[in-house]
Amino acid sequence: MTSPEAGTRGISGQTLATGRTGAKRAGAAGGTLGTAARLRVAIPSVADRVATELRLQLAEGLLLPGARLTESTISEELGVSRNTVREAFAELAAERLVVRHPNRGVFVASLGPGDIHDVYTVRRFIEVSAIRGGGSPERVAAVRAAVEEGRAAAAVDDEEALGSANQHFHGAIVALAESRRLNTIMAQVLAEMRLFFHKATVDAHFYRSYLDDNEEICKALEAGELDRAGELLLAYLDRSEEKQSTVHGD
Amino acid sequence: MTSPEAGTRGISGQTLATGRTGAKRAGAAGGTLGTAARLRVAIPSVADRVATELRLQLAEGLLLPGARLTESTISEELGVSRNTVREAFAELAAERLVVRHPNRGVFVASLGPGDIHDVYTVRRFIEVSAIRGGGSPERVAAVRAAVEEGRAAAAVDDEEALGSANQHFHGAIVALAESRRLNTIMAQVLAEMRLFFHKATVDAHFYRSYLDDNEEICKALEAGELDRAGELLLAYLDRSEEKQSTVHGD
DNA sequence: ATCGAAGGATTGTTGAACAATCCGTAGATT
DNA sequence: AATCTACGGATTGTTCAACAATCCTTCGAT
Repeated sequence: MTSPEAGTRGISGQTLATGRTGAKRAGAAGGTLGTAARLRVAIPSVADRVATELRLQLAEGLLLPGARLTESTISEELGVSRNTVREAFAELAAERLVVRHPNRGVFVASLGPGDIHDVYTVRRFIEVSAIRGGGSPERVAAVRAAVEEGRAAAAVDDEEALGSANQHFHGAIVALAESRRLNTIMAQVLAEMRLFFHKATVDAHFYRSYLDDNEEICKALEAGELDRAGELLLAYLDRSEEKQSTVHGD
Repeated sequence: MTSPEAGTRGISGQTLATGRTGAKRAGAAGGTLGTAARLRVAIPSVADRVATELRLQLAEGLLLPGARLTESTISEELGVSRNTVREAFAELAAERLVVRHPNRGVFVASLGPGDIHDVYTVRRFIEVSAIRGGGSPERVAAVRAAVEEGRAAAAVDDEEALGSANQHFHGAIVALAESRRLNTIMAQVLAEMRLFFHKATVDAHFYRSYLDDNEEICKALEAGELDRAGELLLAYLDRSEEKQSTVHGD
């Protein structure tokens, strides 16, 4: 409470606080905006930004599964009130990224063996259905782009980028369906997966192997051989699940 | 605003407040619970209970799409603080049941034509995949039970129960997959659908017609003709979407 | 070594406060 | 009349301070 900038975990250093607090700033209501159309892009609330910040830290592996998130700590580090942090927690909990243990605190979600299988079940359902439905040329091109992105990452031996590219690939497959809800669901599932990716990185060997898988799946998609693409994808998911299960879980 | 029990919307009348407020109750820390195993079922927080209450009112059609949810009103009606209501809102917003308009308030979500299509897209992906994967005899029995539930409702001309039974039927289909996440996703999607069911009830004629559809789908499932069950289900979903689109939508 | 009480830390929840923003309305302008 | 605009009330967004309940750790007693 003495010096605000003393963050112990790796926060940007800057505070997230707005200028709307309880007793600062002399009022100076200025320009009217005229009768223009309603603002289309609203600035997100502080709670949303806290949630986003945490989501980022989760994705980056700065916050590992099982880690405890103390309200007061985050509140101080980000320069926001505890209540606001709580609102952000409610968001993240709804996304399964954190877990609430009543009266004990919130913790970064950690996936057990059952969860890994569950996540892959969701992916099998959604991704395979999506690819079998095909998509517009633009969407297919996006899948192709993700394949190339992976290649490029492999060329410079960037593990991190390789993982991202793979996620983009699978995200692009779901995006074929042009469904806002499915995209959201997939984004959440991928976020969950990133969580345990950071616990133990799968060996580079395996990462390379699915570059070829992706290429083949993409080729089938481009050729309009949707059923075959679906089967290839399904086989990949099964293999991937097995790999992840043996690396993590018991 | 004068008398607390004067709820204008149909709340239960009872308050949701706990006994943990700011300045009541003389401390009397009593019995120790021994070194028993950690409590397995924790009582949900007030925020969760507010969210549940609102979810219920949403499902019952007490709160129609587009309706505004004022923080202070709900806060008073339920006897909880505004901050707690806000936490509940964060939960519901993450579930898409309400929408936040920054600085304007939260409103009951209302699905436009695009949303209806989107919801059905999700259902087609998940339900069809689920039924094509089959399930344990118990799970199949649950599907059968939902069919009979619908029949019973039709026998006594209970529209409301008929709708519920149909939702149970489709929920049971997804449950075949034994996936916690898919069940949650499906539950959320069904909750979204309940939202606009209350806007305009589809004619009873149509409701009856899908009793037979369900029966046929269930029979195919029981017979292990999974592909056929999938096709029947898909056809049903397409028809249902078209029906809903013409009734609602533009 | 085990048990249980004492203490400190943290969560859960409240109430009050206030800036910013929105919205309806009434008065001023063209 | 049709606006534009300034004013004011209502509501949201956010903070702060307070405190009961609960959890966790430590420490002393049996």
